[in-house]
Amino acid sequence: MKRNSRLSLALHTLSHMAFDTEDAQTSADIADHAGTNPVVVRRVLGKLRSAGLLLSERGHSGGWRLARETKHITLADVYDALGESFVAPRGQTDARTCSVAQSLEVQVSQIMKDIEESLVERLSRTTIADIQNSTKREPSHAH
Amino acid sequence: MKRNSRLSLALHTLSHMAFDTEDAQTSADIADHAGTNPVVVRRVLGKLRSAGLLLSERGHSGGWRLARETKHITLADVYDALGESFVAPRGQTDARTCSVAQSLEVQVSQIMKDIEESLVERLSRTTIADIQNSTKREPSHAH
DNA sequence: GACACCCGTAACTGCTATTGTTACAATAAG
DNA sequence: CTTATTGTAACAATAGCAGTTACGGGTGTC
Ligand code: FES
Ligand code: FES
Repeated sequence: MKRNSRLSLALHTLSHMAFDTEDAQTSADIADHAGTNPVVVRRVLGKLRSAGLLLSERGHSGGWRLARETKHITLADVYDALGESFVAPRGQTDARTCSVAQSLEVQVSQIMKDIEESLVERLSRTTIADIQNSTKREPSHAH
Repeated sequence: MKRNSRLSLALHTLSHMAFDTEDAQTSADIADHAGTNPVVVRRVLGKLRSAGLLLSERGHSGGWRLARETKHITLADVYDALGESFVAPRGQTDARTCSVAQSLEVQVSQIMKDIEESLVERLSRTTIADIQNSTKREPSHAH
C-alpha cells in the first residue's frame, strides 16, 4: 500500500459494503478484498464508527455495517472522520523566533487553512454513491 | 524543527537575506540564525539555486546571494523549487484493483490535483517582500 | 456451560522519510 | 600554501505508518 492509504482503504471499503447492506462484513473479509490486514481494517474503520458512518458488532455473526446510506456519506465525511489534515499540526509558535518568521508562519498557515477548507468543500460535493454510479456496471469481482 | 521544515527554512532564509544583499551569507551563518545545521541549509538552498532563486559561490568569502529581488520571488516559486506536493506521488495504478477502487483513485486524484493548483495559485500571489512589509519595522534580531 | 466467532487494543517489527551530523573532495581568495 | 566555503556522500537518530501477533472481552450457537 502507498502513502496515506487510510483514506483509500476507507473509501473503498464503504463502496464495497454498499453492494451488500444485508450481511455484516467481518474485518477479515474486508482485509481480504482490500489486500491488507484485519487489524489495519479495524483501526481505520474504528474511526469511521466513531464518526457515526459505520456500526460494528462483536461476537458471532458480528462485523461491520453502514450506519446510513452511501447516498448520504460524502468524501468529506470520511476525510474528517480520519482526522487527516494538510495543515501541519502546528506546534506551539515558538515565541523566540524572529518577527519575520512569525509573520511567515501566520501567513502560510492562513493559506493552508483556506486550502484545507476548499478541499473539504470539494470533497463534500461527492458521495460514496456517486463513485459507484460513475463506475461501469458489474465490476470484475463478485459481489 | 517540525514536519516539513524545509519550506519554513527556505522562506525564512530568503527573507533574512533580503536585509543584507551586499555580502554573501555563509551556510554556517544561515544555519545559526535558523537554528539548524549548515549541511541542512546547503541541501535546501541548493534546490533554490537550481530553481534560479539563489546564487552560491565556493571558496574564500563565498556564500549565498539572492539571484533577484525578493519583490520578484513568490511563495509559489519557493514551493515549486522544493519540489513539494500535496498530491501523493501516485504510484502505478495497480491494474489488478477493482473498478470501483480505480474510479475512486481517479476522482480523488483529480480533486487533489485541483487543490494543489489552487494552492500554488494562492502562493503565487504573495512575494517574499510582501512578508517583510507586513512585519513591524526593526525585528528583535540585528540585521 | 462449552465453543466458535469477531471486535478492540496493545505491543512489536520493518520500512520510509526527515533531520542532524561528520567527513572530505573541490574550489576560490588572499 | 593556507584558509574559507560549497557540494556531496555516508551514517545515526527520530518519527510515522503499515503490517503482524497476541489476547481480552463480548455475542451467538449448540
Ligand atoms: S468495491 Fe472493490 S472489491 Fe468490492
Ligand atoms: S529574518 Fe528572521 S533571523 Fe533574520
